[in-house]
Amino acid sequence: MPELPEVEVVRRGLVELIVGQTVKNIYAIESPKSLPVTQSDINNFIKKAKITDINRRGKLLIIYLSSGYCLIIHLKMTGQLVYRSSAGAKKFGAGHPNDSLIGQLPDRSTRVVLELDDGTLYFNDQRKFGWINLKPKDLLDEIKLYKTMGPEPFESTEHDFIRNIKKRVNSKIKPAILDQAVIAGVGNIYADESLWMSRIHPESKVKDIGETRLKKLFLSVVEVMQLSIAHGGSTDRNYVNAKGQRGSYLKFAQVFRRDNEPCPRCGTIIKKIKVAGRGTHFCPKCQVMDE
DNA sequence: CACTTGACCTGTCCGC
DNA sequence: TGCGGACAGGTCAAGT
Repeated sequence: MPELPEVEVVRRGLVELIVGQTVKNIYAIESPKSLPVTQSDINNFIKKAKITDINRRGKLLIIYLSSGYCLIIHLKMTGQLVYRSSAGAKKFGAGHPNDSLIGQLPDRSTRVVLELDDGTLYFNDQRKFGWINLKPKDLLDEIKLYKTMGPEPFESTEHDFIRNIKKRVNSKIKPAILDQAVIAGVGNIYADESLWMSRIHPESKVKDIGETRLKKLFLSVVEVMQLSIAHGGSTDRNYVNAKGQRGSYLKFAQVFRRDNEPCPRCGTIIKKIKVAGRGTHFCPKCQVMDE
């Protein structure tokens, strides 16, 4: 469920909280797949390394270490990265207590613990789909997803988007924009929201959508993601930022999880269907199949 | 090759 | 109340 905006909000929090700190240790708790890294690599390239920077690529988070290696993190659906300073809340602030979804840490969903100078970063992941991997920074391409990742929405143009999506002419539009090779970082929430904004039916075939509307779709992806980042991302059930706080974007969502409510644009009741195996919310009146 | 479907997981919710 | 099954969705492997 964490998509580009949620990962970006986590990244910004972590930059504030952990860049400059030195790693004391990292270990998995009863979930080796969450940290597919050998003990000797941990000893040689993670322990005693300093955290120099944190980047994001699509939904991937990249923590750079002074050893020349980096930690690559994918939160998948239920991953959380929550920092607790050893000095307690007074040092960094715990945020508004009502915003916090997190209690004592580690909890039963904690899969990996990263011990730092001044605190601890907990990787919680209820469903164990996420992971933390280690790669030399020059070999990020060994992560398949990284290698095939399409352009960043905020650093590309509608021309890049249209060129990429036209490689999938026979696909429906919804699975096409969920394809990370077409554009990086779109997941189910922002797919539904941007298709609503650009008035495209999620089952439209890519080949039936004109360039004007594809351009509008790209601009809608950018717009909904920027709005979401401004509201701290979307908390559907699990998502929290690096301080354990929820995001509030779903209050502003127009269709996602609003089936049986009226469309904010035309009043027609929003439907929920399955497209390419994903729950899909749309307005059956103002989202059309073609131009 | 293009595209679709199932597996990976666990917690929650629904109906009986 | 307890229990089975459906559902949630990001990505990869396998299937059409």
